[in-house]
Amino acid sequence: MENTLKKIKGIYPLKEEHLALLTSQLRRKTYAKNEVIIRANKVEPYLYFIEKGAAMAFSEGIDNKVIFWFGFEGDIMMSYNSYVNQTPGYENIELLEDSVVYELRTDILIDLYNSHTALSNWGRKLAELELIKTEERYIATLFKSAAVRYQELLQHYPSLIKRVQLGHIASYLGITQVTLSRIRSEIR
Amino acid sequence: MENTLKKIKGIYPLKEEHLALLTSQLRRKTYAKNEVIIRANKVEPYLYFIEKGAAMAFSEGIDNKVIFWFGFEGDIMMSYNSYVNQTPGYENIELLEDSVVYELRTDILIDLYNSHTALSNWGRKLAELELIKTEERYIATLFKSAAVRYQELLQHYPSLIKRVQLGHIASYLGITQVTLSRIRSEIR
DNA sequence: CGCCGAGTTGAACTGAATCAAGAAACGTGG
DNA sequence: CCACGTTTCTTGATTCAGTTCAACTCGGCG
Repeated sequence: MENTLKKIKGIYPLKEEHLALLTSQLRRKTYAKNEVIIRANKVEPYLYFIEKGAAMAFSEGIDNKVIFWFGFEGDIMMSYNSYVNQTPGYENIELLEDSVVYELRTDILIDLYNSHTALSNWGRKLAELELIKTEERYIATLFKSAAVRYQELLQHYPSLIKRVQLGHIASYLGITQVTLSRIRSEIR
Repeated sequence: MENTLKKIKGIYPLKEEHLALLTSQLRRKTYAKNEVIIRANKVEPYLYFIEKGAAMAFSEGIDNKVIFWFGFEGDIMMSYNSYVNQTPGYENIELLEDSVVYELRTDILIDLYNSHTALSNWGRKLAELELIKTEERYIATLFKSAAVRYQELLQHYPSLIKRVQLGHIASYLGITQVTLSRIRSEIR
């Protein structure tokens, strides 16, 4: 569970003792490409660490579907809405490749938070780091062009074009596949 | 400190003892309209509860400026970037009215987190709630029209048009003041 | 009373969406 | 491993929503 461990340790330093409490609750699972791991409008009892694979989160409106997150090795798949409020979330998370994940029950995690300050601080740091990432993504959409964000996305995930199809990336950038294709031809 | 207390208690239930630890660290301050409370590119040693007043957060690019948050009574002004990583943030927060705030040193807050599980969980919940709000705002920009988001914003803050000028709201919605003016005339 | 910032309205322009057709890549079964 | 069908990507022509530029109105304030 190399990638998952690295992720957990990177969030907030934990003693072996506390780390063991957390990792002993993880269950290894494998899922196939295109499986929907987390569903909108449903309270989600698990969160998942991606050990190997790729995923996307999306929301569906009446006539459209918008992808707003991609995840790879070491990232966490979860519906924050569901996890924080125990209310149905608005996001679906679907696998883009056959994947290996470690699942964790959210109720167990919350028990751990309530009984160990170290783990509670780990959970705080997790939420804070995700908050910053979300805020940065949000601000980037507000004042960088799709072309710039595309190039930054590639820098951040060099394997992206190989692993995620263009239409998904376009949706993430808030433009059509046609426009992204034109952006790419201009870069060349 | 009615609004501030309500906010603190609403995040996560705290015993009197822990609540007192937190509130004893608050300092009441008054600031005038147009003052910039939090500056970009600077590590920010305080966070602020808005007891009375209004504020906006914005980022500046080379040729543009984008407002991405409004805050009123009971909201918290802080640079999460600065608070979480102790690195310079990218956001400015400016007051839109003469305001009364309670300020809190972030280093004191972090000490409290490390010494009391209850407060650490309060901090976790704060980050989680802010995360959900940011994510919702982000997703709303991705798949609701500016017109719809304008109307939802008014529902959420009925006093908005009285307290915030149109150009600021337009910037928040990611459109020009001219376009927002036309949206308004169509609603009538 | 006149100035100034904020908001509205009109006309021209522009960049991205849509519509549409063709090329390339992908995988599935024989 | 090849052949065919389907999906993904590219490219061109047209349309349309929102920006820009500009003129005008309204309300407060020296």
